[in-house]
Amino acid sequence: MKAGRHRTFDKDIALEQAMEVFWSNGYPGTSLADLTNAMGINKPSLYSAFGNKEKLYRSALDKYVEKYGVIHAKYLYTAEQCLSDRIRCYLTSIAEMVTNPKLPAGCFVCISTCEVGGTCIPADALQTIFKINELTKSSLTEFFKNEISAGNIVGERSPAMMANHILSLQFGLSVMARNGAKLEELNEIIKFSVENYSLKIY
Amino acid sequence: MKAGRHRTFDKDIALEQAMEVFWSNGYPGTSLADLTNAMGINKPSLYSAFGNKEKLYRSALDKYVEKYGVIHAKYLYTAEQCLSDRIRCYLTSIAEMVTNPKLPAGCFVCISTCEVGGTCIPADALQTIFKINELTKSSLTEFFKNEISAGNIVGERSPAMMANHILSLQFGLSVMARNGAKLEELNEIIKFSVENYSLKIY
DNA sequence: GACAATTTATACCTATCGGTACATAATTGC
DNA sequence: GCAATTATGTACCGATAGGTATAAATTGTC
Repeated sequence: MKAGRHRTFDKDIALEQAMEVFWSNGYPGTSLADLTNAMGINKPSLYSAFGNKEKLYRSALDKYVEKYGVIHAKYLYTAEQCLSDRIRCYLTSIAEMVTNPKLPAGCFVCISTCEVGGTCIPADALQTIFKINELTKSSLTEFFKNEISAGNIVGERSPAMMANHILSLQFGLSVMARNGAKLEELNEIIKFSVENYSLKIY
Repeated sequence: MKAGRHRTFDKDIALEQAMEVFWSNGYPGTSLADLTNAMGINKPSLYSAFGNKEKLYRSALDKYVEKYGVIHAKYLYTAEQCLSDRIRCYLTSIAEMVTNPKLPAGCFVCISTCEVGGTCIPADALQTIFKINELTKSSLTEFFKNEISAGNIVGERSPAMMANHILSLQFGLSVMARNGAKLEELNEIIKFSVENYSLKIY
């Protein structure tokens, strides 16, 4: 065991609480007082455990990806379902999350992406956000490459284009949720949108 | 003519400059110093002309709708084009705007909508944002009702669902632009997305 | 139990936040 | 030209921003 006084809070739980505050309010909209209140700790504890506001934000983004970002991809790889059904389940899983009343509305990464325009987000945090979106796009591109190889896609459609299409859909669903859209509405949008991925051979 | 010293700045130009600052940085990310610097005026002038930060923000949103929001709808009503072409032109017009290098990336309303989750946006401004999105949705719904009446849509598709679909697409394109997507990429997404609106009778 | 190491709580730091008081400058109607 | 009116510039207000110094409290090691 390490010498010295022990931490009286759970670092991982505190990080999740910080994540939800940033998720609700965005980076410039969140103050240290907001964070320490939600985390139940005081500022020196926050700084010793997480560095500073920006590093905490980046840790929160990473935590989000780990806890709420990577859990949807499995639906893309479900055996014994056609492509459009798998994409529909993937997007529905996202739709359920962004409308989950127990969580802030929308997607944290999408909200962060909307904040990259100005001068409020530090450079390192910008890189974190772009990196996450690049990762999502590249894994979707890889997915579609495999689907083309498997012969599940008709016509001349590039994997990168379809990856952009899905990413764009995710963002759209997220903002719709932020605007108060219900899960049923999002599911209707999804159902309509994935028609493009149904195999149509005439 | 009104008595007293005359305003030395153009109120409408100043409002547009404020609009671009809010558009870039968001509401909590924009300070009064940011605004007065961009507008080339000092705080008392700002307050006497626009009320306060929140009222200026709402005026900026209204200005945005007037200058960059309503200009796309005409493409939906172009005669002698099929439905999918008209929707494609409508969305392309939006895509060109959100990637216009002379303007902040993305759509101001979309960015504002992403900020509604927390406690940073005053209540009246929230209402302004929701109202704008409601208006967009209701006019799209009306549009699709007419298209159904005109027999341009096959199958059982509700106007509200399709309106949500288009709104969701707009939001998605906006966030993609904020993430650095190029116009060509957005046009590919659009082309793919509007396939659903092509008349398919077999 | 003394000591070194670590966390906690309080108090404080400077800078900036949104907003305003006040004096000065400019313009009109009379 | 003078009074009334309006806009401008400076300087300031209390509150809060992100961040830290310091001392008390708690722990393992010797």
